[in-house]
Amino acid sequence: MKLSKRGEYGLRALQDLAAHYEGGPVSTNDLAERNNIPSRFLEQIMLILKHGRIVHSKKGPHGGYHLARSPERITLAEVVRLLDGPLSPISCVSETAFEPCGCPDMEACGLRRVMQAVRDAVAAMMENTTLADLLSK
Amino acid sequence: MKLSKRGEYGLRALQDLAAHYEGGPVSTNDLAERNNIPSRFLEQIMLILKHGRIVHSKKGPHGGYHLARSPERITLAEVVRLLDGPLSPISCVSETAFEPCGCPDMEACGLRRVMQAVRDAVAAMMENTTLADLLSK
DNA sequence: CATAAAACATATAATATCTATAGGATTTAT
DNA sequence: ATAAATCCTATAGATATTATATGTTTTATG
Repeated sequence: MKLSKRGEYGLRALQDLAAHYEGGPVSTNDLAERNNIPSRFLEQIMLILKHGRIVHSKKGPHGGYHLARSPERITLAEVVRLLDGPLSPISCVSETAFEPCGCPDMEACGLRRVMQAVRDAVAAMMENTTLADLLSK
Repeated sequence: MKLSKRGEYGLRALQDLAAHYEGGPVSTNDLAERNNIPSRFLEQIMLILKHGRIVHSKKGPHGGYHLARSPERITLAEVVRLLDGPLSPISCVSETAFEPCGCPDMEACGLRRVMQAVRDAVAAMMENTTLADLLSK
C-alpha cells in the first residue's frame, strides 16, 4: 500500500514546480537540494515526467523544468499512475490494469467488493486533488 | 499502492476460513486448492498468521487452521499490517511506522496533508471491515 | 567562439523484496 | 507404524527499487 521513493520524490518535485509555476524553469539541482532528493535519481524521474507530458523542459544555462499545464490541471492520480502504476490494491479491481485474481467466483468475492471500495476511495481522492491543492493552506 | 501476493493470498485464505468458521480446522492444502494459491507459499503465510495470533492450528491428520477469534473480531487492517506492513502511502503520515520524509517543512507540506487524508480513509475502511463482512452479500 | 550549465539517454551497480520451492523436523489421528 | 498435517529454516529465482556513473546534446552567455 506504499508509494515508492520514485513516486514520493516525483510528487515533491512537482509540488515545488507548482509553487514556482510563475517564473522561469527550475533546474533538477535546485529541486533536489530544496527537497532533499538525490539529484541524479531525480534527473531520471524528471525524464519520466517529461515523457509523460507532465512537465516541459528547457536545456542549457538557466534551463530546467516547468509544468506542462497549470497546477490545477495536473492530478495526483495522473502522476502516481505514471510513476508507480495502478492505484488498485489488487489487480482484479483495477480500471487501468485489470487482471483476474484466481478466486473461485469473482462476482461473489467479498474481498473484491471491499478492495473495489478502497480503490474507488483512493482513486477519487487522487483524481480530485491537483498540484494546486497542495499549495493552498 | 498495491498489496503483495502474500497479503492477497493471506486475505483470501482467511476469507475461506471465515466461511468455514463453524466446523473443524481446514488444511493448507484445501485452502490452497480452493483458492488457487501455491500451497508451499501459503504454508509460510499461515505461519505468519499463526504467530500474529490471527489463526490457531492443529497438527496431524484432520488438522489445519481455524480463526483464533470470531470473524467479526478480525479486521482487514490487522491482517494487512501483519502481512504487508503499514497502510500509509508515505512514512511521514504513518501511525505505526512514522518517519520524517525530508521535505523542508513537514507541517506546511501539502502533499503530506493529502497523503494523511488518503491514509485515514484507507485505514478507516480496513479497520471497519471484518472477515465477517466479506461473507455477507 | 569557447565555456559551462543544464537536459537527455543508457548502462549498471547495489540492495531489497517478492514469490516460490526445498528439505527436513515435529506432532498426532488412525 | 503410517501418513497427514503443521512447523521451521534456508535458499533460489525473479523482479523492482534506488541510486550512481558515463557520456551526449543543447544552449545561454562572456
